[in-house]
Amino acid sequence: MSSAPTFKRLPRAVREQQMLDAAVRVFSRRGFHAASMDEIAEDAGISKPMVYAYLGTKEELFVACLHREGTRMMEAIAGAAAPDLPADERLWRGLRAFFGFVGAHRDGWAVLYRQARGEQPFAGELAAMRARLVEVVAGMLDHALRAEGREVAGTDLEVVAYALVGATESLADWLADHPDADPEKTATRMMNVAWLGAGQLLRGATWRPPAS
Amino acid sequence: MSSAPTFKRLPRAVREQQMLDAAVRVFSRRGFHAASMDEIAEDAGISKPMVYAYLGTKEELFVACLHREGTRMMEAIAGAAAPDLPADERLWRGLRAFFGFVGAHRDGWAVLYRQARGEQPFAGELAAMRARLVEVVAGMLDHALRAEGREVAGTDLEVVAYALVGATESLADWLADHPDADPEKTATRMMNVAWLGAGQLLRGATWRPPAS
DNA sequence: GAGCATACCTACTCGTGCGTAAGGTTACGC
DNA sequence: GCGTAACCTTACGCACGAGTAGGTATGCTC
Repeated sequence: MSSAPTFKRLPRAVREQQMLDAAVRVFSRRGFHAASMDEIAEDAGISKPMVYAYLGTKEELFVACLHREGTRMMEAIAGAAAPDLPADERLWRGLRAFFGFVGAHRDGWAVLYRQARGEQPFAGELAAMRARLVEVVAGMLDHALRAEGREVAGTDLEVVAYALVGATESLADWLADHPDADPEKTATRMMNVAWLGAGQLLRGATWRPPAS
Repeated sequence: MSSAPTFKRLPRAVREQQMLDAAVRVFSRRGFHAASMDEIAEDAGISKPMVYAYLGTKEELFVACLHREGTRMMEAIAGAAAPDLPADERLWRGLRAFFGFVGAHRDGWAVLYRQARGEQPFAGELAAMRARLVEVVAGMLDHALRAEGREVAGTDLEVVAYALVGATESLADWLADHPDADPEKTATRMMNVAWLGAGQLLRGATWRPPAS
């Protein structure tokens, strides 16, 4: 009757999630390369070969992390921003969901994201995710423009959307580095920058470089 | 009179620059970890111990790259945005200088920057550089606000500046990935997003979250 | 309660790449 | 023309960490 358990045998699905949790923690703490499979295994309370048996090589493990966290985030956003709302309402809800997510997964997601940018093997995966975000935002802007009977070149919209997504990611980094900051307040600030800027553009205002 | 030279002996200062050039190329092509000191040495047309003799370990070498490129960029920006101009003019010139720099050093700077974000040892170095940029932008906004007799909490300004810097970095990434894009045009687009947004804020406009 | 599949372990191999020791070679002062 | 100092090389030691071989225990099925 050993009361020193916690070493229970667990079904695969459960252990896989524990491993992914540990991997996210360690990857975010150390970075992809500095993280060792041994440390991840230890953090998960398991031995290394189990990780290989279930999740495959280190790269595959990282991709699995990226995938899980990315999917969760996308679902959080998509679930919040219903497509039949007006543009500003959609933007606001999307931002709030996004910063809420980052606030709740601070060390987890934010650093994972920071990691993936640098390492070539994952840049593609990450770029695809971001491209979907940019597309959503660009679509939102386009929709709002058409509603006013105006039209803008695709590239321009894409670039504006890119800038907005970039600013948002940047504030997410800021939020991840300031544990005391409030996600909701951060979202409001972002909305001020993004919408008042984009709002002016939508009303047809244009800033041009001065002569010379 | 061997005419097969290029293997001249060169003074230290010159070789150091060649090594840094090579290091920037290789680091940007491969990423920090995947880059090997051997490849850097080969790319510089020199052998490995020379690199160690002049620039030290791999980390020190990377820091040296970061430092040189960072300084060049800061100088390019600071030289363009004279502090006695009106805020919009300063912002515009700063942006133009920035995108011009990135356009001219595409694979060099942009990827170096992307690299430094992920690797813990350099995150600090990078954060300091960015902090200086944010400070400059925040100071610019503050100056413009005071000129209109208005006042805003420091944190708010900092966050807005952070968002603007983030959006700009994001477009710099976009520019680095689109070799055909025009830096000047990209700067104009950024100015539209940044200034029309920030401009509204300066005039006292504020967006608030709807009830519920 | 025999058999089988699945969870799990300890203890190794082996490649890769950082960093260095010890020794050539070219320029330059005297 | 000869030392000396800086430039530059080839060739190695060594640690670290990814991935694996082979074996043990536990629970489930009939």
